[in-house]
Order: sequence, then structure tokens, then C-alpha cells
Amino acid sequence: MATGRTHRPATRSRGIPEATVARLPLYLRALTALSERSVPTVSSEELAAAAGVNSAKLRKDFSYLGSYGTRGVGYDVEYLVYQISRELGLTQDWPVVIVGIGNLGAALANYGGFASRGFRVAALIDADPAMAGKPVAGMPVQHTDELEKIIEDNGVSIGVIATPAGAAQQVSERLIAAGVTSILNFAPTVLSVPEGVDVRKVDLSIELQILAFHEQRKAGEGAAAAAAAEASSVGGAAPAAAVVPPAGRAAAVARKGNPEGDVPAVMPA
Amino acid sequence: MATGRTHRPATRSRGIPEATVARLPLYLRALTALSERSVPTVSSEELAAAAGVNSAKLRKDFSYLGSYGTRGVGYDVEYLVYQISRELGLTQDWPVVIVGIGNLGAALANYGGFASRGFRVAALIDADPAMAGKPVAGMPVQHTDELEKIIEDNGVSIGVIATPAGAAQQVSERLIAAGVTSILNFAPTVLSVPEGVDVRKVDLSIELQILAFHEQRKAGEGAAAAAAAEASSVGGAAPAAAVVPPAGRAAAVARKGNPEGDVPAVMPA
DNA sequence: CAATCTTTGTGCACGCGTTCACAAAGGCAT
DNA sequence: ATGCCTTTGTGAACGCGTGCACAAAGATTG
Repeated sequence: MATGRTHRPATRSRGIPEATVARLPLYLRALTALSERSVPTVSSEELAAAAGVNSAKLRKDFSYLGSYGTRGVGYDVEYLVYQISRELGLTQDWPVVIVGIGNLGAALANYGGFASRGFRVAALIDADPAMAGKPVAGMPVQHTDELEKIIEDNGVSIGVIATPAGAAQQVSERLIAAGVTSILNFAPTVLSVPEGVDVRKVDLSIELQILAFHEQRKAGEGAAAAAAAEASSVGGAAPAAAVVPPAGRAAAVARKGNPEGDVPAVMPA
Repeated sequence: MATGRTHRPATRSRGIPEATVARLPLYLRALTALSERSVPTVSSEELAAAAGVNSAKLRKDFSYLGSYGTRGVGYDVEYLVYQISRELGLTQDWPVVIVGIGNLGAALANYGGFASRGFRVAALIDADPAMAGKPVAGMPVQHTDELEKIIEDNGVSIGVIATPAGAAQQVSERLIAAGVTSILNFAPTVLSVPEGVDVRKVDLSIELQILAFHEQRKAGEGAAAAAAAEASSVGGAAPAAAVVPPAGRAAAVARKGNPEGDVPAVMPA
């Protein structure tokens, strides 16, 4: 997965642990699938398997919601779907705006599942005047100048930022000033926002780098491990540390141009 | 951020805590920016601010790498960039394949930052025969039949799945069988993979749902809190629990069709 | 109606991650 | 050369999250 929440640990939301909240959508998805197959009840064991988690963890998670299971039987699928949906606030309508209609923004706009769970794309906004009026996903792109008006008129509280990194902070400030209090940020930047505003980040680059780290480890254990691996197992970083010249730096790394700092996680224009 | 890692807690990679690994790309980005501005050194305080974390946490993170800071001065930017890059395995070339060239897959293929940090798109793969040969991001899309050959010929170990949810599991199995050991999954499904394979998931829908949860809480605290909030503060779930009829279920929630279970986080086709 | 069997709900312990706070280290000025 | 001032590196405490393991609860069967 992507990176975790930024800023504002949100301590503990009304008694429901953050970790549990993050899993509820997972359970909901699995439950919805069961519901469509008209399965009446599920045991924690089955559902946990479907969601890819530990059954004890799942039971504990549900216990925070008030646990409506029946011992010896399991959980009522329909009822749980309702409970979780309500807890997540999915029983109401959430208008969202997408700012930055580049490659990624357009892809997001076309995302079908967007509308399904209570989320509705209220507007597509882009700073490029040439984009204004162009239909994307059956909806005309509007110019950034309209941002404030759109937010207020539609009562938007959730904004999606898919702009280049350079514009993200400013866009977030405008969104927040206009009333947005939750932001999903696809731009590769750390947004600094005031207290009370939630930001979640999705960053392809970071995900790949984390995978690369583990990938390198796997490879290192196999063959290359013997390369320079003098058993200096200080439990520390890596064996190569002793090989690297304390001054032989960035040559192989410091890449020219903008490494990726100026475009959102996904973006061409 | 998106959702966290799936399966395989990867215990603790060679002494570097997983949480630290997840932050290294963040530091690297901030350091790269400093490097481009030719800033020679940074203090943990400054860098931490740029990366949006606590300075003590940053220092501890760096201490796992072997800490190359100078007391009273700070860290050498260039050197740190190199160290982190090496630690993340970014000094080598990582060929990746993107499977599922729909809206999202295409957007990912066009992602500029992809190539910059050592990641190189080796191939674009799609199951639709009509897509075969079509150029996307200046590269011809290849048919799924070629998948195994492509993986092996290019020594690909990282795969990106951007297919509909229904195809994801099968695609992952083929990728893994062909030699892929790290997967970045954009499809809204839980992939079950064998030991040793790393999977990270990016799921727009889940992110939005988590934001909605917090958004609802914020709104609830303000006005609606008084609605049915009899001080039944059991520390449990929510006040509304007492309001919901124990049998009045899914009506408002169980949406028809496929809620979003069949398309990747972003995707039209 | 009683016994049995299944499955929930949770007390408890453990480990990771975060944060504080401070001693050690090193540069720099005098 | 000596002392001051800054900043690192880390010991220790704390809190969250996870998972085990089991008692309580209820359905089901005879």
C-alpha cells in the first residue's frame, strides 16, 4: 500500500482505533461481495480469510463497533454491511472535487467505483485555461478561478489533489480556505495543513522504493550476500556500508533534472 | 497515504524497522530538493520539518543506517542522499512491468518520475487483443500471452497490477510464477501470495472511506452531536448505535451492481 | 429439556514505534 | 588551547496494535 496518514495522528477517533478504521473498508468490500451472493451469515474466520486478516483481529475490530455477532453462528452479513457503512459515513453523500486534470486526474475522474460508495465527483478543476470546458468523464473541466465558488456551492468537504507537486501546497490552501477539511493527495509533496484537516497521501514513487528495498534484501540474501559481507553483523544497516567510500557520493544517484519532484504520482502533462 | 502493506509483515528487514523504511523515500525526496539547491548540510530539525516528521524520529531513523551526521553541524546532504539511495536499492536498475493498460495503467505508464529513481518500465501488458501493438507512453502494449517471456527476458522482479479486480489474483499468480517477487497492486482486491513475495496496495476507494469516517466525526462533533447523543459514552462505537433499528439494514447502503469491486482503484474500461 | 458443539468477545502479554530528554561529541570563537 | 554553544545519537518510558487462548453465550440436536 501507499504511505500512511500524514500529520494529525487523530489520536483515536471516538474510541475506534485508527488501525481498525483503516480495515473497515476492507471488511465492507468482502461483506458486499458476500451480500451479492446472498450469503446470510459469515463466521469471523471466513470473513477474516476473505479480507486477508487475522480472525481475532477482525473480532476485536468489530467489537469496537458494538459487536453484533451471534455466538455459535457468526455475523449477519446485511446487518454488518449496514453498520460498517454507517460508521464510515457512507450512508451519506460526499461530494468531492478533483483538482489537476492531467493523466492521473482524468483517470481518477473516470473511476467508476467513485460514485458507488457515496462519493460523487462534484467538479473537475484545472489551472490550464485550455482545459476549461473540455469534457472529461462526461463532465466539463472548470478553471481554478471557480474553485472557491464550486466548493461552497456544493458543500464539498473532501478534495483530491492530482496536480504537479509545485502546485499542491497552494491548491490545498485554497481548498482549505474554501471549506475543505479532508484531502487525498496524489502529488509527491508533504502538505502542511492546519489542525483539524485530514490529509492522506498516495505516492507511487514511495511505494516502489519500499518494494525496491525489500527486493534488494531478498537478492542480497541469496547470492550477492557473499560479495562484501564480512560478518560485520552489527545488526545495523547493511554490509555494503563498509565498502562505500566515505566521500564517494551521489555520482551514481544524484540524477539530473527533476527526479520526480514536480509531477504527481502519476502524470504526463 | 494509501493503505499499508498486505501480508507478510516482513518482521524486520535486516535491522531496519519497517516504519523507518517507509520514511526513507520521504527523506530522500527532501534531501534531493536540498541537493538541487546546493545546500551542503542540514540539521535534523530542518530536514524533519521538510519531511513532515519529528526530528527525534528522523535522527533515530538515520541511526539505523549508521548515522553519518556531525554533532553541532548536521548531516551532509549529498552523502545522505547517496546512503539512503543505496539502502533503498535505488543505485541499481529496476525493470518493472505494468499489467492492465486501462485508464490507470496508461496514466502510470506516463508517469515521468517512474524512470527517474532507477525504475524503468520494461513493458506494458494487457489482456485485450485490440490493445496489442498500440503505443502508450511511447511504448507498444503487449498481449498477456507474452507475460512470462517478458518477465524472464528482462529479469523483471517488480510488477504493477492495474487490472480489474477480477483479474488481479490470476495476474499476480502468473507474475509470481514467472519470477516476480514484489507487486504493487492497484486493483481493489486482497491478493494472496506465497511466502517471500511482497505486496503493497494502493486503493483510492479505501482512502476516501477513511477520510469520510473522519469527516463524519468532525461534522458529528459540531452540530449533529446533540441529535441522539444521550451520554451513553461507553467509549464504544458511536451514539447512533442506539438509534439504528436492529433489523433496519442495508436499504440505504447495499447499492446495486458492482459497488466498485470489479475495477481497479482507477479505471474506466 | 439437557448435553454438546460452534463461534463470539475479550483479558492478557508481547513487541514495535514514538517521543522525551540528556549526555557525549564536535565545531568555533576568543 | 580552552571554553562555549550547537546538534547528534540514544537510553528509557510509554502507548498502540497484534495475537493467543479461553471463558461465556447461544444454537442445535437428540
